[in-house]
Parts: sequence; C-alpha cells; structure tokens
Amino acid sequence: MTIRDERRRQILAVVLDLLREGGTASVTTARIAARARCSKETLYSWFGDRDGIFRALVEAQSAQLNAMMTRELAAHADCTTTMVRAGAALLDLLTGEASLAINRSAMADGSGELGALLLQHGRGRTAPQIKALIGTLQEEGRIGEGEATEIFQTFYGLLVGDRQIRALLGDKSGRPRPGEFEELSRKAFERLQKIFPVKVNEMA
Amino acid sequence: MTIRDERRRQILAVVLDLLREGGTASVTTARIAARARCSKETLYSWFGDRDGIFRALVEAQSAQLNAMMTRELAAHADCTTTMVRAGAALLDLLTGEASLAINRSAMADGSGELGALLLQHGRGRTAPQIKALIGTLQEEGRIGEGEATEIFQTFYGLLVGDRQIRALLGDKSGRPRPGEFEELSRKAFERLQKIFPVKVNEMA
DNA sequence: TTTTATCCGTACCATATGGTACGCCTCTCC
DNA sequence: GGAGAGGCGTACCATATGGTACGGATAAAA
Repeated sequence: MTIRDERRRQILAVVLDLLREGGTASVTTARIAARARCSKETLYSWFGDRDGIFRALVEAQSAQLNAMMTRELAAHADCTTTMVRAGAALLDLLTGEASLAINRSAMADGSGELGALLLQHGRGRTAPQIKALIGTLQEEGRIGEGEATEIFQTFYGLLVGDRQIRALLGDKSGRPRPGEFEELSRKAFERLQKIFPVKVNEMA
Repeated sequence: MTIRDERRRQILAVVLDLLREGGTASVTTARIAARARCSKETLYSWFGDRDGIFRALVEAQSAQLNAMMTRELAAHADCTTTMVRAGAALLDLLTGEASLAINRSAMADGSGELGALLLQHGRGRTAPQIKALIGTLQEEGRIGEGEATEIFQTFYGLLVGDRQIRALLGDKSGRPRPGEFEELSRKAFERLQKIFPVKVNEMA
C-alpha cells in the first residue's frame, strides 16, 4: 500500500508545483498527468474529479503542516520558548510559497468548499493547541487575564500583521529572511505581554 | 461624456456583482454582456480584453475606497478620534464583500499583475496617509517613539487580526456587526498605546 | 432629411479543458 | 508460465469561453 501512497504524494506534489507556478488556472488535468507521468484516467479514478484533486491537496498539506506545528508545540519544556518557537514556525509557514499557493486557490474557489476545508483542517486544528498553550502561560504567570480566543487573535495580529495579505497579493519585498522569524515572534510575544500584563498579586 | 462614464460604471458594477456571486470563474464576457445589456464588442472595445476588465474594476474600486479613506482621515479635528474612525472604516472596508471579492480575484491572478495593482492603488495610497497621521499623533504625545511603518503594521495587526484571512476563506461567523467596528478600532488603538507608550519626559 | 458614428444582439470561430474510452504494457498472484 | 488487474499513453468528445464579424437600430450631427 505504501507504494501507492507514495505515488499519490508525488502526484499531489506536482499539483502543488503547478499551483505555485501559475495559479489555479495553470492546474489542468492534462498537465498534471503529463508532469506526473500518469494517465488522466488514473487521476479521475483516484480523485473523482478535478475538485477532488484540490481537496486532496488541501487535506494532505494541512495534515503535514499540522504535524509540523504539533511537533513545534510539544518539543520544548519552557512555555515561553515553546510559544515563541511556535509563533516563528507559524509565521514561516504562513508566508511560505506552498501555503500561499494553497490559500490562493482556496480563496478563489467559488463554492467556498476549499476555504471551509482549509479553515477546518488548518486553523481549526492548530488554534486549539495554541489556546491550550496560552492557558498554561496564564497559569505560570507569563500572561495576564483574558479569554484564550482573544489572546490568540491578538498574538496572531501582532505576529503576522499585514505580511500574509501582502504576500498573498504577490508582494515579495516584505518577507522576513529565514533567521528573522524567531526574532519577530519574540517581539510579538513581548508585546502580547504588554497588552495582557500579569497583575502583581497574581504572581504570588 | 459623463453618460459614457456612467455606463462604464454600470458595467463594472455588474462585474463586481458576478465576482461576488461566483468568484473569478463566473465572470465571463458573455455573462457581463448579457446582464449589463451591452454587446461583447463594446466590452472589448472599451477594455481591450478580459484582463483589462479586471484591471479597470480594481482601479475603479481602489479609487472609490481611497476617496472614502481620505474623507475619513480628514474630517475630524481630534487626532485620536480621526485615527479610531479611520481604523473602523478600514476594518469595515477590508471585511466587506466587495473588497473580499476583488482581493480574491487579485490573489488568484496567475500573472500577479492584479495583485500589484491592488497593492499600488490600495495600500500604496492609504498607508502613507495613516503614517502621516501617526506622525502627528507622535507630535501630540499620543503615541511614543517608533518608526511610522512599524507602528502602522502593528496597528493593522491589532485591528484586523486574522479577520481578513478568515473572511477571505469564506468564514462568515467572525465578521463584526456594523456597530462594533468603532469599538474594535478603539481597543486596537489603546493597545497600540501600550506597545508604544509615551515617555513621561516627552509629555512636557 | 441624410449621413455618420455608436452600440446592441446574434451568430460565428478557434481553442482549451474536463471527462471518457481503448489498446497495450507491466507486474503480481496463482 | 499463464491470467488478471492496474496503470500508462493517446485519442476522442462535448462543452464553454475568449475573441471577432456583421447587420440593424438609434440618435446626434450636417
């Protein structure tokens, strides 16, 4: 079975490449088949129809990214460090070409199905983990009172700003360099602490 | 001449409607012509080709939104009030159906031309105005030291958070209700002041 | 009134794409 | 070794779309 999964992976990798190169319009079944060296019949047999290919790509990519975020969120003992590194990973991910390409195609999908899928598999899985981490940070006196959802939204805003939107629109000038993600995430966290400060009597 | 401009406006309104209803794919020259009651020949004569229609729409919409932001930014004497109201208008605009539809099509455009156009005509015009306002706020001791670009980005993040992205992906649950924009903008500004506080000796 | 330009409605064309069918090859299983 | 299944490559079809051409109506200009 694993050989088949690997083949499937290859095909979806080709789809992602095509998506990155020329957007949704350049992803045609004929092109996928040609570049992946498979027949169109196989494509339709495995994925149903063209939309099924996109759905499969979104799911596969989401699963991969979730795995990455889960790893990042579980690896470090120090809560603050974990949060900063998770933020850095998230920012790296969100401004990466793969994520941009998939988000673009999900947004362009008229039915809204792809967008819903991305929200569900992507943010729907990662956000709760970060919120749980926020709860821990509050217990340890690193972050003050506040609803986890709001704190998460605020952290997201401080971290990402308008970078994702600008990147989605094709502005390549603003993307941080590889080494900067951690620095930016640290800064966002410090600012988050200024907005949700720990009260003195809570620190006891 | 103004009769012709009005006709042009009508046609672009139809295009925007089609865009909102079914995304880029549903905008076909035949459909535009049918709903706008004009001939395809007129479409091509006025806009060159299909891409030209999109370009015209982006420019027209950007101009309109810029006019709105300029109005909002110039109307009030009190700097803080101006900033808060401008933020509210910006948030309202960015999460509105028209802006979402246009941004989606710009992002989906494989050539990146539309995205560049949107950045140039949209953010490229509004951001400097807000930055100027930030300068004034600093002079009046409402906001502390910091580079205008960074302060703007931070304000944007605090204001918008992940609302725009979620809306672009089709999540309708998170959109603020009409009355909430001003409240949210006020909160974002207060938080901005916590991050860029005015030093005591600057207040003299 | 005649002329001219504009624009609508429709028909038309070439092309590209989603989706299907079929022949042949390869690889596995008996 | 034979048989069956799965998959590749190619050809094929219906359809939709961007773009063009043309006749006729309308309205302004002469």
